[in-house]
Amino acid sequence: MTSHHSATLPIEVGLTAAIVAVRDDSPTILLTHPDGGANSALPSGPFDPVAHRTFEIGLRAWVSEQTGAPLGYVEQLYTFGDRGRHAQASDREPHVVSVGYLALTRIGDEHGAGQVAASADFRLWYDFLPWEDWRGGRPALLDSVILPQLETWTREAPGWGSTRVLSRAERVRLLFGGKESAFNEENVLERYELLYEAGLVEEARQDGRELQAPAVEQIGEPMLYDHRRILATAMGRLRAKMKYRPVIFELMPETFTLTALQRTAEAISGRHLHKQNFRRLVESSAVVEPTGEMSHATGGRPAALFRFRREVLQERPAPGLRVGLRG
Amino acid sequence: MTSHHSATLPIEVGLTAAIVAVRDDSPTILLTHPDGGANSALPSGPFDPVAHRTFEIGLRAWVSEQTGAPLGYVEQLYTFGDRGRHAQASDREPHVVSVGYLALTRIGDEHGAGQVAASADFRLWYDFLPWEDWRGGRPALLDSVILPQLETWTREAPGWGSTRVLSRAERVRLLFGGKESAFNEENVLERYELLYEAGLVEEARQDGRELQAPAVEQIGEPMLYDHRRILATAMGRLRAKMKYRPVIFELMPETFTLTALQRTAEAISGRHLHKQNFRRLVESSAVVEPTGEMSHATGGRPAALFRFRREVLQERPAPGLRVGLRG
DNA sequence: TCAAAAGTGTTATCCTTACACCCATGT
DNA sequence: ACATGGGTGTAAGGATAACACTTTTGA
Repeated sequence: MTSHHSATLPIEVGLTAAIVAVRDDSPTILLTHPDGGANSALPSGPFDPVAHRTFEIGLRAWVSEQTGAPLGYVEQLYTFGDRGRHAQASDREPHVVSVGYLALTRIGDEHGAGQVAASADFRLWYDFLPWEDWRGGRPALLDSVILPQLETWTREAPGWGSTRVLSRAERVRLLFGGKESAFNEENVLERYELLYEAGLVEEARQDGRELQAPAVEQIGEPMLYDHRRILATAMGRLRAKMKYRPVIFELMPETFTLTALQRTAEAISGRHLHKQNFRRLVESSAVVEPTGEMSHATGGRPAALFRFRREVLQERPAPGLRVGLRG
Repeated sequence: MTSHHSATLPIEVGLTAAIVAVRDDSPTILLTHPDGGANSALPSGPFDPVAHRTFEIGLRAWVSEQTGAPLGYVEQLYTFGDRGRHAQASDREPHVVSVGYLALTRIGDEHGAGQVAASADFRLWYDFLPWEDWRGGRPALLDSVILPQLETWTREAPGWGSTRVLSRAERVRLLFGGKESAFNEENVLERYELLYEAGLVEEARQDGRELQAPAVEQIGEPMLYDHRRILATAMGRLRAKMKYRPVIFELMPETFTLTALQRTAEAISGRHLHKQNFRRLVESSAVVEPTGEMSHATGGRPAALFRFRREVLQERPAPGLRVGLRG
């Protein structure tokens, strides 16, 4: 059937990439500034089926050309097609469908990353989703700003607590954590979408949604179009994936100390991890091997350097960093 | 950036649904026959952004209109856009991008399912991916047909065993299981794609790929376009998802026995599950509650009837059937 | 000598897996 | 009575989480 359709409105497929790297133990994301100003967007380009056989080929070519960043791991996230979530100028413009991708790279590695084009830069991803950074404990703005405002929002429609549909209050508690329920760091997208629904992020205003009255301070730095939603999707996927696939090593240099690996895992997961258990877990899982070299750049006792054991790809079906609740 | 593109070839977005139901303890999928003959395809329709605000709304409307099947759970799977995987008649036709969806429904429930249109029918999904059914132990055609042919294929390019890229033999072993390595039931798509690469499925021929010489028997019933690939994606996703989300109850009637629930879990996962552990796992996880009624239709001792406890959605973050290796 | 970070050992607890067994009903 | 499927108890093993402690360097 699929080949007999005739579209009634031109449709454009945009490939959008959340390109993640780690710098100084913090996760960053590659951004462009399409209007030349302060507004941020993800690198994004059109899919041209004539020039490129697959989405991924198109994406790699496009990103490489525009930002100079060499992509390692690339994974499709989700395809967003909602009308009204892309801030179109008019209804006569083509409808844009965004295929979101997660990509991993290294800043300043020998292959030429770090020399990204002048119009692109790496920014801390927690600038855009600050409530996701629990490395230093529960973020203060949760209790000072987010939960009070969500509280107001839940009171607007309190009675929905049927068993089929979750009430607003139940969604808030399940996603942002409360006394009994924990904060699950993988539900990044769900939290962002809830804040969008509640009118607490700038993008909701741009899409023509009513903001919560009184017009309170917006939470986290906004992005153009629906790109912050794609970033949230990428963050959630990466947090889940690193537990069962060794993707984190795409973000590490060739050799690294176990502490550096732990800092990267913490940067991505947004959680503090337990040092001793993390080390034992990593060493016992055979995903790394010592190089024999030592790093003296640590400030204290020199640390042994390790490298990723690529052979685990052949040995084990799901070799990730199985960081549990306490890592 | 995304809104400034100009496409060079018309692009069409097709919404394609793998609609799953369970009949007589076996998983089935809803199929259409676009050419009126024996060839099968998944229900599929164009996305029209004017008529439908979101993909999901468009998909529900379209499937409901064409097949009469009421969809319960709906989830986006993946977006396929490869040139050359959709059997287009010519290069002048619009390029088709398929957004694949997984949907769950019930056959013959009181809401009108089962009365699907005459042009649509439910077929066993293992007819199309027979190597995925391990309920009765290791499928015979693995050793009689698939592995011998893959063996030939691996010998065509044996030397690739670097640490960066897996060799053909390593991929076969990791995906289809061998002496040391187990068969992971979630990697449905990866197995199908490997068989496609090896030229062992009919779709590879239709897409113009060279089939393995001598032209050996094809494995599993083919589908039109790339729809068997979407089915494989759906099967893998459902097998993974049912372990941490209570999606399986979308396939069950309102009340059911624990054995019926186990048969359904086995139907989806394609594995035999351990009875005692399955029961304890289910009962202790509080996802079901006894109705107090008994079923006398079992042949032996009457079985207690249970229902899904929808409250778990409010209580626990990840309430699935945590079936491990032995369930 | 002291701060700072690396690195090791041990134990309690929970979850998974496996095995053995009893119960209630229809024929 | 016996076949058939329903239902329960318990113990071994492994993984996780939490604890306390020692070692090695640079300043």
